[in-house]
Amino acid sequence: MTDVPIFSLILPKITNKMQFTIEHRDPHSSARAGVITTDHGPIQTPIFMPVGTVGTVKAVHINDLRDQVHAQIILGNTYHLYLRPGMDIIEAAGGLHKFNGWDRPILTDSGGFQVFSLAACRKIKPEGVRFQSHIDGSRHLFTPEKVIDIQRSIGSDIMMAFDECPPYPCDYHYARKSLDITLDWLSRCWQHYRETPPKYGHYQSLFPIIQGSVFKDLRSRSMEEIIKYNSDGIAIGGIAVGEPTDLMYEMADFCCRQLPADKPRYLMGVGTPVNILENIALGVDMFDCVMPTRNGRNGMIFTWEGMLNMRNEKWKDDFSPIDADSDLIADRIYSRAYLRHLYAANEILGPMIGSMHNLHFYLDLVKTARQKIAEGVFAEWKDQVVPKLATRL
RNA sequence: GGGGGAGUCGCAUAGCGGCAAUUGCAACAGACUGUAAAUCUGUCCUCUUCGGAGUUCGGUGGUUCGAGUCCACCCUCCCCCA
Repeated sequence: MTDVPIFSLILPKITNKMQFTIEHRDPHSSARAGVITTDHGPIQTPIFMPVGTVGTVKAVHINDLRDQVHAQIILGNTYHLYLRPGMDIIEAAGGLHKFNGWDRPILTDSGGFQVFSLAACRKIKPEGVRFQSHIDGSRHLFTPEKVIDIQRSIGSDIMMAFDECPPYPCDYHYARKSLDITLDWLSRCWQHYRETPPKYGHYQSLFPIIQGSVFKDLRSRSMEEIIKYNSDGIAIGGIAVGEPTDLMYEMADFCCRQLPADKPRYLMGVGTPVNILENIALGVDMFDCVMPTRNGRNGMIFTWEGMLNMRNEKWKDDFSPIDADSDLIADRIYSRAYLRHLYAANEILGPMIGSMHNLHFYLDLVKTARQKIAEGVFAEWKDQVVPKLATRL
């Protein structure tokens, strides 16, 4: 693969209607606290965004998501929603907000992660990616233009550029080739973004995604090109794909030091509670991860005291609340023994409580982090709580 | 009383002369990081230095180099007819 020209045209400036205001900076780390404004309301950063791949945050009712979990923005996925229910239905509904009843901001992933996770049923080409549907085996071509079209139809407040998320480990040659393609796709995404209006009246941002695997020169080149677009925000991708945790922090740190200070930084797919605090300290503002919902469905509960596997026998007669100090109603009215019983009995309420609890915890985690940043004590506080968060109860 | 069927590692199952013995459930533990995940993996007779070793298939004898499998008797349970 030869180098692909990144800029083949002069880009007219588009009017950004998304604002990011930094309100506080931590004196002893790179953490910052701010507010992103969208047409669907504000997002206070640092923020965790629950993942709702197919238009639903699995097992969590939209009311609970808003009033109990206090989620400010959720994710959807271009690839999944395109396959099912399809854009005809989403458009007929009036966009995803109308379709699923979530009236706060939505961010859609572009399908780039599926290039990684569905490696067995896709083929990457310079013009785009050929997918074979994991649902019915039907064949589809995703191009940067098509991915923008789909996200226009979904009506997400934050759209993501189409990228290739390379696996780890990944040799330099492949990482460079992959980055070339991703940068070319970004150029095409951006042009198509510029050429297409929103369908539902509200403003939609487009976030580029930094790639380059674990190679700093590639990451730098990725950032240099991305910064030229003056996008509303920038995502750090290709991380938490199996590399050691220290390397994850090193890459996030490397990127944050080079990114413009006045734009929100979104670390895609991260992570554990500890990962989130450590990356906030490095200057990351936005996170998403399936961990609270997936692990919640599978019986793993996150708390300020540590993680516990609710399926374990040791909880069978522990009638204390799931979390007595929590302001989540479910945490106080349900006991650990009861929750264990629900998981053991394969009752749907178990995964529902687990998911809601974990999401509430994650939102509480970033909310507390934000308070500590405002108080100027984030770094000390983080070092104090991290050992506890990593404990297995 | 007569006829037929069945007893296998918690439960349920497979097994038809080379077997520590199939599968499911249950149980116990682990994994999960831009969701092909209410999923997946491991353990699940005893001991083990993880190489193995020792005891097993209702009971007791027997046939055989070798028996959960074949034979005899006994015990228990189920079905049908009286």
